[in-house]
Amino acid sequence: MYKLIKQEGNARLGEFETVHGIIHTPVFMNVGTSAAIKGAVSTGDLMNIKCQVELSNTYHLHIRPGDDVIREMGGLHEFFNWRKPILTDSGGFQVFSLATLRKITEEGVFFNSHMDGKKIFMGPKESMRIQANLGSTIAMAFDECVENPAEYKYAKNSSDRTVRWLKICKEEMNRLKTEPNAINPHQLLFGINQGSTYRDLRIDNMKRIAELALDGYAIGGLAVGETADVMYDIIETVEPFMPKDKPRYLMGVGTPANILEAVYRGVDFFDCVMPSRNARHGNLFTWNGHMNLNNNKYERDKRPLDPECDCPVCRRYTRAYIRHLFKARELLGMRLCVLHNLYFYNTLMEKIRDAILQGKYESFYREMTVKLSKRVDD
RNA sequence: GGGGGAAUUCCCGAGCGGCCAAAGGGGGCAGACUGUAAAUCUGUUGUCACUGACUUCGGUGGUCCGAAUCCACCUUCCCCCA
Repeated sequence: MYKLIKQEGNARLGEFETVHGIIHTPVFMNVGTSAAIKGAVSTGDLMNIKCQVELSNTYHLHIRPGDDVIREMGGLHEFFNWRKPILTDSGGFQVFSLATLRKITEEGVFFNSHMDGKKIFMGPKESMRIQANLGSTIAMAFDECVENPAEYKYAKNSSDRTVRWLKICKEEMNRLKTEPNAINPHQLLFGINQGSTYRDLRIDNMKRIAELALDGYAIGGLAVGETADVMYDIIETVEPFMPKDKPRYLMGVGTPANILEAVYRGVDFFDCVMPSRNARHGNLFTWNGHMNLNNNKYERDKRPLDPECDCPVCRRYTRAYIRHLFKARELLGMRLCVLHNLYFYNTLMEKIRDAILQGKYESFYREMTVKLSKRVDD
């Protein structure tokens, strides 16, 4: 399934074959939690901005419209009109982000729906059942994402429980996808490494989940309160214990620099709300650094968002115009910026792949990390 | 012509004797955002030598220890009656 094409240091260029097509890695997955990229971006748009994989969320789709509805509509690909790979997150992150509305037990988590407060139970079995109904290309294991900093004892208990849950996830997914009426009989399952910022917990956890021979492995529970240096350290700590023949996914990360650093340390898959959310707030990524389009200095700026970008937005519109759209609260402003930022991220990944292919990743990443971390200097 | 009401910091608007440089919106300016409860949230928005001082609430002149708040006149606007 995962084919390593070229490696430079720990940076890997690869291809991951799925029933919905080949994913060229390193890849950035474009986040559309509720089966929609926020900012009025259609799946047709995604085709024009180099999106390879779309990511949706189990918890959100379970609550609305209901995974039974999506199953009846033929699965998420049909429902959403996206034939390429989709990864569904398990709802585990919501255990963390909706912390004030939940209670964790050995069997799973009781949530209060953020929609109407209704009590919902989700555990590994429930998450797998929902994801099987969605029929995503890749399902994620149901885990608990612990906020950093965390007490050692809590992190250990949580990590151990996540391993127990993972075994249930695997059994349940194997059962569900081989049922005769399965939406996606080839559905893949990725396990998730946890253990907070404790190296021994991370390694122990990784060794145990690696034995389960899953289709891919994610590092979860990072970029949730710790510094970037700690995050890089954890990746370096865990990487040697991750199977070489399986894709590695760093969940929820991150900034362009975070991605460059993580690829350098052997990560293949990424996702983050940052490009879309920041775009909706007028913050743009460019090849000359990031910028806040709302700033007064762009009021009469005739340049495109990024003069070095050839996305559909930068080919047609000026900064002054799109800034005006933001000030006038016109939805088009958000839409254009989301398209640009996702195009930027998808192009960044393309450049990363190209650099590894040419054996120039080391210098590429060092230069880009510095360049993309600063603010645009006009 | 007669009677009544109103003028507040960029805008709307609260305040009706000291706790007022003046609530709350809006707008402006800036910041944040990392498996999306986020078209959201936060800060700031008279001046300066900024834990203090100075100037400001249509204008002028008063009352008072003290006035955006009370009084007189003036200016402008709104409403009602003729």
